[in-house]
Amino acid sequence: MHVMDMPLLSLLERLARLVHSESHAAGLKPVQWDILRFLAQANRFSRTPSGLTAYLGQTKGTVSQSLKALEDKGLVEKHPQPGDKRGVDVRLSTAGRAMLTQDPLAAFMGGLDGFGLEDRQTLEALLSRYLTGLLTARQGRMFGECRQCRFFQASASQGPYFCGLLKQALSEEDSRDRCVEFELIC
Amino acid sequence: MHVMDMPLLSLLERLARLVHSESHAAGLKPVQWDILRFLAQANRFSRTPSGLTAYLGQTKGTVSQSLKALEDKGLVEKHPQPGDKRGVDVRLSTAGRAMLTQDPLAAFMGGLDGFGLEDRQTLEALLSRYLTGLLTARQGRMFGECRQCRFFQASASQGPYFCGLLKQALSEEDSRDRCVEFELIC
DNA sequence: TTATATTGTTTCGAGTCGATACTAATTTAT
DNA sequence: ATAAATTAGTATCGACTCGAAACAATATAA
Repeated sequence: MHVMDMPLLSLLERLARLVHSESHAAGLKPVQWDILRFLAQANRFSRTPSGLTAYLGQTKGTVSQSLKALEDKGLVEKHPQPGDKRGVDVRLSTAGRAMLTQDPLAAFMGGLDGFGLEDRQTLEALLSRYLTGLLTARQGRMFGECRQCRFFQASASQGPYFCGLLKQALSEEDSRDRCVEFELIC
Repeated sequence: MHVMDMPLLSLLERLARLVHSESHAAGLKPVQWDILRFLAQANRFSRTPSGLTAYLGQTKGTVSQSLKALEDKGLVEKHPQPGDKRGVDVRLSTAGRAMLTQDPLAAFMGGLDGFGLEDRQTLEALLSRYLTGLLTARQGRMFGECRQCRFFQASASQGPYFCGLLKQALSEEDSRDRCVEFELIC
């Protein structure tokens, strides 16, 4: 049976292509937008070349190239990591943060025009469940919010929260960012 | 407000990236798979470089390049068009048709594993409505099935069906393919 | 019949992307 | 403590993407 005879796949293909083709705004490429968005949301354990590699599903070399392009444009800054001399802490520059206000993906809210609140929530919930199923099936990482992770703990002693996996204290801000190590509570 | 704070957009971005990164199978690129799928479904008025241009949302030059790459791989054949000496009729070769049995997009059915029939249909319906809203909002073409188009007519005189826009007789097969000229009945 | 529009190709330059090979820092095993 | 394995990241290569711009040929309209 042909892929395009399955309505869901047909929709998915079309949607993915639409996202891709609309993501050429402001002189940036689709991946570059993806990277900018990721960096705006990732916590300090995740905003590294390897975090991006896992998120984008690409090879290290490819990510390294894309980061160089963004660095040349002044949208991204590389800082040394406190603990590990190999690691690089990739951060959005002020210009990078400003660029995100022109994110072409924002236009995709327009598709919800005829939707009531309920339909909207249903679509989000189902899509979220679908994506979760997809990622667990192929062992992809979820990059969920730190505070919803199975390693997330309230800590009395060191800072407000604590990561049981990385053994690190977490600030209020940390807890709202997304993390490479995120695992579903189950 | 940041795009990634809107759950739907966040899901969409992730899904689109996932589709993109999984679409590197069998030595083909994502666009090349898109083109193969399109050609397998498009009717004779639509399987041209310009049809693809409209479908992919790219420029003519880009499409021309991609087609050349697919032609070199022997997956696609170019034929002259009967009526118009400028036009090119792009068709899947036998090898191209065979390639589609390895479509990496098929793996995306796996995300529906925990879904009941009802959830599945709801997701498809909402996604379809969303996509329609999106395309009409930005005047994108829908590439719907010929027989569901506002120009589609049953014809007593010439062949089983008739296209009121192109003034052409349509076979049973034609009527099930997708068309560039598709417009919603409304 | 002369504009004008449409269909498609070519060339250019920046960037994507996987593969491969490489360096340096860190961890693990001994 | 040190050798081996692992991990983080970079550099280079070749095929391809992609928009922009310039171009040719055919078709349509004034």
